[in-house]
Amino acid sequence: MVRTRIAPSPTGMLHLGTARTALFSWAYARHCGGNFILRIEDTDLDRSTEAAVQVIYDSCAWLGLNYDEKPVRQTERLARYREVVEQLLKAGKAYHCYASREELDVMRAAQMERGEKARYDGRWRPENAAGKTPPEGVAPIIRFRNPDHGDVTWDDMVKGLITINNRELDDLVIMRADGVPTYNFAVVVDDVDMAMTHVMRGDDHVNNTPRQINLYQAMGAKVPRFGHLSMILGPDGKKLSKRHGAVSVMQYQHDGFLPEALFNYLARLGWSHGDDEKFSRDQLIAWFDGAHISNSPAMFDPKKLLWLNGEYLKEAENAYLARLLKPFIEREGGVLNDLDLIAVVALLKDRSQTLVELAKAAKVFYPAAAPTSALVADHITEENRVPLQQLRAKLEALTDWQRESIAAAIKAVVSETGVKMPKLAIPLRVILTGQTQTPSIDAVLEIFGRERVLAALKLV
RNA sequence: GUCCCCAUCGUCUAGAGGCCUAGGACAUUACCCUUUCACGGUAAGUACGCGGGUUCGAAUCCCGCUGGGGACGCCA
Repeated sequence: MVRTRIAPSPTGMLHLGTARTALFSWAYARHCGGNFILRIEDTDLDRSTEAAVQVIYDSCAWLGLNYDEKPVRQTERLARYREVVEQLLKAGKAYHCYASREELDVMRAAQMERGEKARYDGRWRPENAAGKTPPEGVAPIIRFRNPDHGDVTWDDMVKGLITINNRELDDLVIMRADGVPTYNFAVVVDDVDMAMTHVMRGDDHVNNTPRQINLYQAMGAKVPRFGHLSMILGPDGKKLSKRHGAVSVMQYQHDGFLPEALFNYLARLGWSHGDDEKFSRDQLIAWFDGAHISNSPAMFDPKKLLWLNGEYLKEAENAYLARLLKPFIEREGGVLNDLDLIAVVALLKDRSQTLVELAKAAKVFYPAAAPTSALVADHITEENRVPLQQLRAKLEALTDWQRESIAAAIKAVVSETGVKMPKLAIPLRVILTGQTQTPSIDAVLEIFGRERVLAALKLV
C-alpha cells in the first residue's frame, strides 16, 4: 500500500513550494489508491506556533488536499525519538558530542578557507574522544555515527540514480541537549513508524537523503522510495521566496484566486501530461503515476496562473462564485443583495481574472455609485439629448425589464433618430456608472433595474 | 571553495535515435468580432547553450566546456 505524506513546519505560512510537494504526494497516493498523511514538523520550538499549524490546516483544506489520518505532531512523539536514540547509543551508532557552537563555527570557517566542504570533523567520536574529559557543565548533544566509507545510492523517482560518497557526509546532530530531536532524525523515525513508502520533497533535501538512508539502515528499517522535486524559482531565477512577493497559499485566496486554479497551476508546474494545460482533480489523479515529473527547476509564472484563474472563473457556477465573491465585495466597501450578486457575477465573470477584479468591476452597480455631474455634462450633448429622452420614454413603456427588450428599445431609438450607437451607449454608461467603459449596455441597464435607470435618465 | 543536481521559444512544457522544415500553453504583436472595455476567434514572431564523439541518421546516447540552481545549521 502506497503511503505518502507532507511534512511542513509550522513557522509561518504554507509556502507554494510546500503546497506543490503536497499536491504531488497527494496525487500520487490517490492515483495508487494509497494514503496521504499530514505531519506537523514542530521540533523547532522557538519558531513553531499554533497559529501556523492552523494555517497549514486551512491551506490544505482550501486546496482540497485531504489527508487520511489524524495529523501527527512531532512534539507529541518526543518519547519515541528518545527511545530510538537510546537504541542507537547502545548499539554504538550514536554518541555524545560536547563541542560548542562557537567551536564548530571556527572549525567550519577554517575548512572553507582551506577549500574543503564544511563538515563536522568527528572530534567527539568514540574513537577520538578516548582520552578526553567532557567539559564541565556542558549538556551534550547526540550525533549519529555516519559510516566512513562507501557510497550511498538511491534511485530517485524524478532524478534517477544519485550516488554520494560517505566521505562527503558528516555526523549529523540527531538530538539537542534538551532532548528534542532534529529534523533529519525525527523525519526518519516518523517515516519508519508511519510506514511511508514514498517520500517526495524539495530538491534542497537531496543532501540530507544519503544521511537519512544511513539512519534507516542503522535502525534496520526499510528505506522508502525518494523523489526530489526540483525547485520553484522566482522571476530572477532564484529559489522562490518571500522577497518575490506572494508565496503563501492563503495569500492567493486573499488575492481572489480560486483554489481549483492554483491547484491546476501548481500541478502543471514541473509535471506534464502531454499538451494538457487545464484539467480537473480527478484527471490529475488518473494521470499522476509518478512519471513526467520535471527534473529541472521551474520559474513561477504569475501571468499564467492569472490566465488559468480567469478560465476557471468563466466556467464556475454563478451561485458558487457569488458566495465566494461576497467577502470581496464587502472588502471593497460595497453592498449587493444576493440576487444582484448572482446577476453581476454572471455578467462579469468572463471579463475578470480574479475575484478581486470582479469585486472592483462590480462597484459600478452599488447603489451609492453616482457619476459626477461634470462627467455627465461632458457626455450629454445636443446631439444625443433628444434620443436619450426618447429612450427613456421607450424604457418606461417596457412591459418587461429584460436585456433583450432593453436592447430592442435602444436599437429602435438608433434607427428612428439616426444617432450612432456609441453616441447613445457611452452617455448611458456615464449617467449610470460614471464610467465610459462597462459591459454591454443593455445588460448593465437590466441589472440596474427600471427605477434607477429611469431616475437617472430624468436628469437629461 | 567543496559536493550534488539541472540545461528545448521570454516563461511552463511535448519530445524516451528517424514521425521534428521541433508541437501545445502563457506572454507579446497584428487582424477579425464589436455599442465602449473586456471575452472570444484567426494569424505571426520566438527555442533544441557551445565543442567534440557514437550512429546511415541525434533535441534525443557519451565526454568536455559554459551557464544556472541547490546544499554545506543543535532550521526544516
